[in-house]
Amino acid sequence: MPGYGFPRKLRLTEPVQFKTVFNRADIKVSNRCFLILARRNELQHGRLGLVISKKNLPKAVQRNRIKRLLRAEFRLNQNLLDGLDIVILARSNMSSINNKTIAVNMAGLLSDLVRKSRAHVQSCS
RNA sequence: CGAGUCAGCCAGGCAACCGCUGAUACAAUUUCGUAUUGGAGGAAAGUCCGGGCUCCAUAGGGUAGAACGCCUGCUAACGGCAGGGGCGCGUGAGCGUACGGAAAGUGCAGCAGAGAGUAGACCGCCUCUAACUUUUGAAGUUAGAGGUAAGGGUGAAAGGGUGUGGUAAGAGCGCACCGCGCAGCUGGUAACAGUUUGCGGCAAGGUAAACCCCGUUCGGAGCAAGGCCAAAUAGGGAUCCUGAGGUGCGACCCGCACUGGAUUCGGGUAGGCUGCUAGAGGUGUUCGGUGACGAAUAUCCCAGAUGAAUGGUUGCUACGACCUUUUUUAGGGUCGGACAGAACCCGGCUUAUGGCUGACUCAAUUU
RNA sequence: GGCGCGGUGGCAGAGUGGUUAUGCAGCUGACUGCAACUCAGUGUACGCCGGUUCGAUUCCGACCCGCGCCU
Repeated sequence: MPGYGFPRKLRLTEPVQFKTVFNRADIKVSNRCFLILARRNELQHGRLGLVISKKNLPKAVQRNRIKRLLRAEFRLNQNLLDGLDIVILARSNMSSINNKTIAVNMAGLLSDLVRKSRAHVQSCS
């Protein structure tokens, strides 16, 4: 698995894919900024989907900013996340939080996620 | 230095690393690689107007409805813009202005007030009559009959203003001046302005962002328009309505086009391509015009995503604010950079918002 | 992205150019031994900013919210 790229095959692009993750989310991690749902897929790589609602972040600039930051975090940590379909949901009142805090938050959440997924794999096997 | 008015400009820069995406080329093959190159705004926003484009008939006629409304121009078009006029606001630079018609008709004006629309008599003023009081004449009080719009008071609004004559008291009732209306003349393309001209003699109150009248404009829907391909399925069953019918042109009638239509039962798909970015395009120069704008010419190609790209981290540096050093036209440190993200494309308007520059006005002070 | 509808007390819900009804809820009093029911009284509203008008919740314009429809 090379590098830190983020091509289209690493994204969830269809409603069916989102639905499977929502209906059978094996792993859940959250803090007061985000909620992460994840589930194992049959692929060699992870896939990312983002749910940033207009209700929680009314302005398009804010939504785009959050999405870019989340994609960057996924991109840089994707080697740890292979074989997982991940959906990240944003919670409200994110507009005042700056980029650095979000990065720190996400790093913590992703490490939690990795730990839980390993535990899940072991319990399954 | 302070308070303001108007106009214009910018939306920090460079580099490194990690990424996204369009186009082109080369490799390749099943969607991945390499190289080059492009990649948000002044408001991309609100969707308030106007157009292009697409379909409905090549968008036709009439009615209804809607919008607009000083004049002249600009424009593809506009409810926009430019120049000019009237009115209003401001000491001023300047700003605002839905600004046609109330002499075609209908309506409305609560409360207050005498009266609210072919005006009106509550108080007041005046005359006359009767009674009473005082009395030389005559005056006063009360009651009644009239006259009167000068004064008071009500109201958002009370049917010209000042003076003078006149009168019982008054009154455009007459006159002078001012104001007003109509006509003429002069200037101006026009709106309109001026007038030592003539006439009228004070009506024709307000409200048209009330109905309305006059003039001008407007067919409807919207790129989720529309077109193509693929996949799936049934060319299915039942009931009803009819041929002077039904459907479409999404208010109605005409007119035009098409030819069965509607309801229901059971079942299925909603994936891709295109539309899609070369345009009333940008930039520069010259010419015409007070200006909006137009013409000519040269040059450039300058976003095209679709769970939705245009970013993240770091360093240097410019700018601003604050703190500090005292080697003071300098050095060091900290913090900050607004509003906001294209979704078919343009022209405007409105709203949000950080800063810079220039011109001008007012006030105070200095020279 | 486009198109359309609405905003009136704590809640529902009429209305119109001239002091905004009504019901439920709340509070006070009466009735009761105490409550309920009932009766009487009471307070709180036209989303925000401008304009037209003597006067605007209503008419006009801009803004802010909320809701619906079209793939």
